[in-house]
Amino acid sequence: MALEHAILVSLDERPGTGYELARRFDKSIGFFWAATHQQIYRTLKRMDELHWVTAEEITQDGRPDKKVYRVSEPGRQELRRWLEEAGEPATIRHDLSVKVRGASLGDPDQVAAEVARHRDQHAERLDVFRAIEKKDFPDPSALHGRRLHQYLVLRGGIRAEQALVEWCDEVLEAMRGDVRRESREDGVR
Amino acid sequence: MALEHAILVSLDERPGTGYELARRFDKSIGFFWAATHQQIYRTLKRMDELHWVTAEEITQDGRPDKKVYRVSEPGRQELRRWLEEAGEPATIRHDLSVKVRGASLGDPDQVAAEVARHRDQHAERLDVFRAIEKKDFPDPSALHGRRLHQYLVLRGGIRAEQALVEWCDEVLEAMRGDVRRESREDGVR
DNA sequence: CTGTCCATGTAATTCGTTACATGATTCA
DNA sequence: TGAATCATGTAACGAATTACATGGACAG
Repeated sequence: MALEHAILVSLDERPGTGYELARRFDKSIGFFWAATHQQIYRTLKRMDELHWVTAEEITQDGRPDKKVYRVSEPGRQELRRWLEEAGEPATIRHDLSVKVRGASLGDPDQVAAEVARHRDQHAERLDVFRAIEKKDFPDPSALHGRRLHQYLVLRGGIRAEQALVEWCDEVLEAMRGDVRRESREDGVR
Repeated sequence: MALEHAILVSLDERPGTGYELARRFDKSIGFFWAATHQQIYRTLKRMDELHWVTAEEITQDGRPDKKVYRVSEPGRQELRRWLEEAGEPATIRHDLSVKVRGASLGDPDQVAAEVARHRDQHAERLDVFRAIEKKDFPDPSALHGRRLHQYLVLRGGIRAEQALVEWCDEVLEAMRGDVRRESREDGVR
């Protein structure tokens, strides 16, 4: 499990509260690791017990008290250990592929519509990523260290979304062709 | 959750035992949906209770008895319902990206080595997929219906693995460049 | 005679999801 | 006046992971 490690990486970049982390997991980090606020709170609690992070309680008035977490030395050690550990390739669970593969058991046009929906969502994401790339990393060749690594992860997101958009387009075209062929055969019969 | 739907699709293509399904999830279907035999047995049991599948018990001697499952009408209905339902884009959990993003907190060279390992695994998978493509789908333009849909899912696997290999290469090149730059700066200091 | 294949499962634990709850503040 | 933001959490449930267990057949 890498949620704790994703949190360690994020907290090392900048200490923060569970709430703040949850919002980071809605954007930047969330582009390659999904997590809800409940998962994050639960995990932070456990990490605190393991002394991987320290919590500084800050009483506020006008708004709820908060706990600012920072990575501690044992946490940094754990991260280093994990970074060098060999991991398995990510397990894939791709609903849309299941739907495409099962399309002929239902209405293929409906499945195609679903593919089109996903295509648009991925295209939107791709635009977002490309906008971030342009704005935050205008000169990639000058990057190094942490900034370079952030950029490379973003590049991964761009490549992944692009591949998905292209695949959806391939599927849509092929399925449209299949419908045309079928109706032509109907006409011949 | 789509495990039950992946099972329905697979059982519709060919009835089989839990054990057999587990092996299909190690190959073809497993290329886009991962599942272990425990997950499959548990899910099959539940699906049987819901009458989505029927189980035919076959006593054997010399080897354990087995249950051959087939999709029943309510199961086919459920599949049709699910196929037309709008789903969310898959949630991503990509360990390797977390490692790349955190590389500067450990030894970047070690992380690069891990990226190289993954690159090779993805390249191997890509070769497997391409071999299947050549062997099972020599003339894609002639495909239609179920065979077309199987082919399209395979195409998705090919595109995904290709994108991953290319990304790993980009990461490796950039990280090598970064090391060179750092050591040059060391020399200047 | 060791290991892999067939075939099924239980048990324990962790992880992920969804819903519910609180309560002041700020902005439209 | 109502919605969103900040900030934390509990509770319940469902899903996934990992380990353990059985036992004959057959190949190297």
